[in-house]
Amino acid sequence: MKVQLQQLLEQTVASLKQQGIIPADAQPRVQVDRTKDKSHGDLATNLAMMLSKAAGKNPRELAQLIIDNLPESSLVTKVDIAGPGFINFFLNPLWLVEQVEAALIDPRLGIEPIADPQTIVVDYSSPNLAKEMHVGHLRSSIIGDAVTRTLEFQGHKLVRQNHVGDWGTQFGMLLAYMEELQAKGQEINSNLSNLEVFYRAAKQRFDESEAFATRARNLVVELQSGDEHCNQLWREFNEVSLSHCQETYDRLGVSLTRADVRGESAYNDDLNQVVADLDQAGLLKEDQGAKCVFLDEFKNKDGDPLPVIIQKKDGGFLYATTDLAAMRYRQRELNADRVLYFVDARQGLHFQQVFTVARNAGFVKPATSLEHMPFGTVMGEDGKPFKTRSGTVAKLADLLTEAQNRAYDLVKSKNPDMAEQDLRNIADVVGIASVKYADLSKNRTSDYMFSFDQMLSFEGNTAPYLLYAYTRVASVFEKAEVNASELTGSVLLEHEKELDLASKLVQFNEVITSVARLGYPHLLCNYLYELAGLFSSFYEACPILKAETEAQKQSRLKLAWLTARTLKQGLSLLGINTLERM
RNA sequence: GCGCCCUUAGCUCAGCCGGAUAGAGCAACGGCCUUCUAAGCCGUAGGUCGAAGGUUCGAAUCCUUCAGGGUGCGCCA
Repeated sequence: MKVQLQQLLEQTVASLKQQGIIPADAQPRVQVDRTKDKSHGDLATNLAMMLSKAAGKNPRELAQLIIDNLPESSLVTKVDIAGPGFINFFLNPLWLVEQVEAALIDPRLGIEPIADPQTIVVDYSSPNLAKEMHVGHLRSSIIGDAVTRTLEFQGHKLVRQNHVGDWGTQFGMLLAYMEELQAKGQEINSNLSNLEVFYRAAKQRFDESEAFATRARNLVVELQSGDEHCNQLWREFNEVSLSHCQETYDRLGVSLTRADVRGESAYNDDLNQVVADLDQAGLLKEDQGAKCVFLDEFKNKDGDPLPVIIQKKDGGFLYATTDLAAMRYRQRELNADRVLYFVDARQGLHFQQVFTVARNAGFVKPATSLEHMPFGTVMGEDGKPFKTRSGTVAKLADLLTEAQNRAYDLVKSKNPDMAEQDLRNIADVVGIASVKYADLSKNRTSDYMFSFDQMLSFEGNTAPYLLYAYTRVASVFEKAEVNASELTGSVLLEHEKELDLASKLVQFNEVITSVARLGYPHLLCNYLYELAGLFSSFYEACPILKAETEAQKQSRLKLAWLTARTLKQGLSLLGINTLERM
């Protein structure tokens, strides 16, 4: 509804320009805000105050002219001038009814597919295969996934890229340890079942034995030079580690698959070409034996231009090189219009640098948008980066199990007589949803405090609150013994709570647009929480099955139904499943 | 030293391309289950928006300075 009003005001501005009331070169950003106070109507604009100076009129006088020139529309019933020159708009309930009815009969809830779809490459999750996924991977995986799903729903073409860390020096250590186990006749697969343990054991051998360490370093060289034995071990290791990741994705409801994996190693063959291209472009300089690109935009400690090291003096490559190769690939092969990186905020400088290099080298077209979507660190309750009591980083799988167990206890206490299987299913969904929602509902860019108790409190602004609202609708329909498709009559917005609910329902598309543009899933969380809240109030204040008239009952069932579908769709964009019962 | 980010209620967080009395949740206190699931609803209380200047009709929001915290800055990723 904001958008519609904005369009009306744009027309008004054009008309006022024609009449010479405001200068033709004025380019006001037409801003429409939702009001906080009902006495100010539903929507307001400050347009008159913005333009008053340019028009040489006092704001209230100009406001009147704006109102006089506003095109006819069924959107609003009343327009007022208030305070210093605000224009307040009162929404026409009949217009709301139309919107609600239209959304009800549309599988996409009234949200049109986007007119100009883009190819959007999303780089997210990207764990290091040397270790098991831990809490640190949670944010990238689920925030990236939520934004990906939202963009996909809008109608864009999404290419997921799981840029896993499957290359680098630490693999020498791991391969050496695999060799050692093999020599002892041990089953490697079972040893790899717990990657954390495996990694620590390999590290220990590396630290305690010089011979082992030497072997590890040699294996890195052999691996990079394409030695078949080495590559065999390496593939075996990655296979196991990737299947661990996939288990976690499936459990978490992250939409990544094996087909989306394109790890660092996939760019090995491109690295020399990247160096050659940079050299060709005249960007490369040798410094202290390393090949670097110096960027005047960035300074180091001494105020000198900051280098991006492309190739080490020993000939090895660094992650900047791989990232550049990936950008080149994403432009040339994937034809990206937009590339999003859901990566820790601490890598901000790195991305600023490689984005700049990639542009200077022509790896990406000027029109292609490269966007680092940073997120903050997950902190423990002591305010330091999250660790377990033993000081190690918490395994993601253990975290999820803990969440599901806590949810199970709660579900059981609420439903003592429920069948075990059902309890388990509900608890699993609630547990996962809680963990995801706790993260998604916070502003991506800030660090946040990880707390089991808050994440799994199941009260207030949490996933269970939203799921609960959804099950209430499901329950009503079960009791009513009607199908949504059988509902008759038109929506009636008589009660204040009905109006509020309808008004919120109609705002769904605005939120999706914002999430898609900015990559902030918490905006959708906020919206869904407000929607569920308004529904809960409506549910208390407006009896559905015991409504006063049949027409009222039908209307309320429709409102409830659209609420449920909006919640389900919204949660689905967040990668969260709903339940019919809990 | 330089860059980026942060500082809002006791706690955890929204709000930040300026807008009308600063919002939630938790915790606290008081109501509401013979009526559609109380994982809920209704209400009370709680804030010099880190500090000081500035721009503006109007600043939590923009600019400057300062304080405190975080994070990053050449051969790890």
